[in-house]
Amino acid sequence: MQRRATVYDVAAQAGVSIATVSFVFTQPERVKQTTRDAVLAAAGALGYVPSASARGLAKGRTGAIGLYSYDYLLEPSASDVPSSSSPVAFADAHPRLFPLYADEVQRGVQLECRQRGYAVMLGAGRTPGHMPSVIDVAGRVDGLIAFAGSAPPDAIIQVSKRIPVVELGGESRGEGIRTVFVDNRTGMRLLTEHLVRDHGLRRIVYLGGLGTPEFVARYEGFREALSEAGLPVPAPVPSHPGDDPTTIAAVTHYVGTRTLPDVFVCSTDQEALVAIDALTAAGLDVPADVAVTGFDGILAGRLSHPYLTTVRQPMEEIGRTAVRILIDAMDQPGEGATEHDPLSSAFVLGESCGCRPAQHHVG
Amino acid sequence: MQRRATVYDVAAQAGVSIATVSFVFTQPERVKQTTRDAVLAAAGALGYVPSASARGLAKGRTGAIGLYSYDYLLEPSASDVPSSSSPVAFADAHPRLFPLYADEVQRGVQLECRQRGYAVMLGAGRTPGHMPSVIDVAGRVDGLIAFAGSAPPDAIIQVSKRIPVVELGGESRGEGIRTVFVDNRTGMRLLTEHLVRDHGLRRIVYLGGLGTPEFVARYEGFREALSEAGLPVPAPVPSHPGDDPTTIAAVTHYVGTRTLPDVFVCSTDQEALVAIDALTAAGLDVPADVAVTGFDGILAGRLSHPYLTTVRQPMEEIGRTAVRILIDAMDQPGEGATEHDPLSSAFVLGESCGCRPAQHHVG
DNA sequence: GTGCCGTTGTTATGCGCTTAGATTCCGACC
DNA sequence: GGTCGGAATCTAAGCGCATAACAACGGCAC
Repeated sequence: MQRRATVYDVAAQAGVSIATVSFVFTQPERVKQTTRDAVLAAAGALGYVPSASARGLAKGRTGAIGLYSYDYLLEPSASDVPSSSSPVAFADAHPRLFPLYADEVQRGVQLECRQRGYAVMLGAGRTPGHMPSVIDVAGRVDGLIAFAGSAPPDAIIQVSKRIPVVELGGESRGEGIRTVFVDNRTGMRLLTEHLVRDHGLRRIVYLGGLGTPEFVARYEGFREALSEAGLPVPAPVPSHPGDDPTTIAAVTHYVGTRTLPDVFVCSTDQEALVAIDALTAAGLDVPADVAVTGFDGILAGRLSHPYLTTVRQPMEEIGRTAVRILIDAMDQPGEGATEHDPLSSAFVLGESCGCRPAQHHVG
Repeated sequence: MQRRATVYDVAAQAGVSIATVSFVFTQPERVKQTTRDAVLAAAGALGYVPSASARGLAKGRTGAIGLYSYDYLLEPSASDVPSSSSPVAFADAHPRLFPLYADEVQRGVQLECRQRGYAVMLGAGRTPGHMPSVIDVAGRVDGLIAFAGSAPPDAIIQVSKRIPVVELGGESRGEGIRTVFVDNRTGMRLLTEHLVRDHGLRRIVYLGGLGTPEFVARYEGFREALSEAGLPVPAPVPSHPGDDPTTIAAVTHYVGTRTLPDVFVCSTDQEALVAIDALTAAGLDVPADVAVTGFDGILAGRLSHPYLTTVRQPMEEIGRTAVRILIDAMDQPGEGATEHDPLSSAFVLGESCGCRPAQHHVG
């Protein structure tokens, strides 16, 4: 692996100028057939690979889109990693941990980018030095998609001064920060209505935070359903997806007292699955003793026993939509954020609410 | 969004030279505290985001690692996309299509890269122009991981002249092309032995290709087990993961004739799941009428009915190992490929081989 | 007052590519 | 034979940053 071949090397080898070499790769029709062949032959012989850095610098665009997501979704805690020594163990399978919401959204981003000819850049955490990681990613791309809360708000604003940004789960803040709208409210309202009306549940605990507009909308749907049913609306019990200890503590607090509710309505599937684990570990039966519901519709919910009642978000579509919005914004730098129809979520009946096993769409 | 701020703008604003601005971000200790603060303040005010293109060009390294994978794994065929109008439908959930082998490996790559401070670049297909897509990705990164067969072999060789390459499922070709070794043979041998010894199956069809060394090793394990049992070894019936029509045709060819085998041993889970579908559609019961086994251990196998008997590969670990090998190679350009201990695969007992439902590790 | 040294900044150059504009080539046509 | 015009190619000027080499400055011992 000697020094990397450059346009100069190819040009010399082919007996043309560097401009011609460049044209062969960017505007082939501008170059005569015979010349083109000579250049391509030289390029092949030298193992020439154009430098995207140089190209990006010269053109002012990189042709890549960045995706910045949560840290905790990526690094499983030590306790989740099974010992790989056991021959029966599922080596590195974390059905509870993968794929989660962000993974499925990411997939949508990848698909759409591939279709549109953009490369996808995923951020690396813990950047050495003083530069926050999101800034580092932003420097490499023509547009950035970021999950709300995954990066400091002021960093996002700083980035948005340079390139268009789509923040998932955030609110449209103008200033070049767009968002993808998903109707979380209706899904959670339907789910809550089901619990109240069809199961007659009354003592309800809402588990989850109000950290982003999405989470607020979920609680809002919950509140609506209870209000319309003439029931009191409990304040949310703080919990955070990925922060298992807090979730477990919040749940077990109710165990063994007179205060065990009829149902834990969780703001995410992740929290719901952890809650089910904690309740089961405490000797309770879900849903016989207490029901649990989630939100997101991740695959792990379908693998769980009981099968999780939840609200499914169109995760892949969220990712695809984000890319479309972003590319639109990149193409028309001046334009303000164009609104789009909110994507809809779907109430998914499982068993964890107390319904009987049914013909679930498995496989 | 006016013109993007550069070092020059920041320098002017802070009243220093561009070198000083650069030092603040790359060698902070070389700059006096007060100057540093002034520069950072100016950078923040201007929304300065360093250009990775310029940085990469100047330094000769980009700080990113590329991952190039199959196309067919990413774009589901139209028939797999459920109509999103139905409120009950799982919107965009493709449990049969996601996550597959490549997705889980990708996850390992992401995790390891994040840990080591590298950004991950995913290739976009259909690059406009004459340059194969993999070359485009290669130009953006310091090292490339590619699935064997995902790109033209000569393109891989060309890339390897410029940057280190790890090819997954390929063979170590020297020339800067490394690979990750996984013991596929033993897993397939154990699985085949189980079919022959514990289920007494004799009429066996092996479904799959021999396109890469990995697939050869699988067939080899299959062959070994049969030979040791004194049974004849059938030639593989060609099939390719992702090419469903071929797989379906290969399977249905045996249906309705006297030639229906006892078991279809498939070279991947994907093919096995498709085979099960085809057999079920033909009115047969799996495993009562005919058994089916897979290879890989993807999540979809656990969601299927019957639960798939397979061999699980340490997919996440494969990704992580690939990154480690790659970074080693990038750090010591001269060194040859350092061998590593092969990763082991694990035989996973499911129901599709004819075993009774057991306490599977679900959830 | 002079010479030395460590600290803090600056100047100047080049990384490999794109592209506007200049130049050359070549055949058609007067 | 000379001229013109388009096609083909080249020349040259950056793109934004890192960094080697160098300059300015102050403190300090003599």
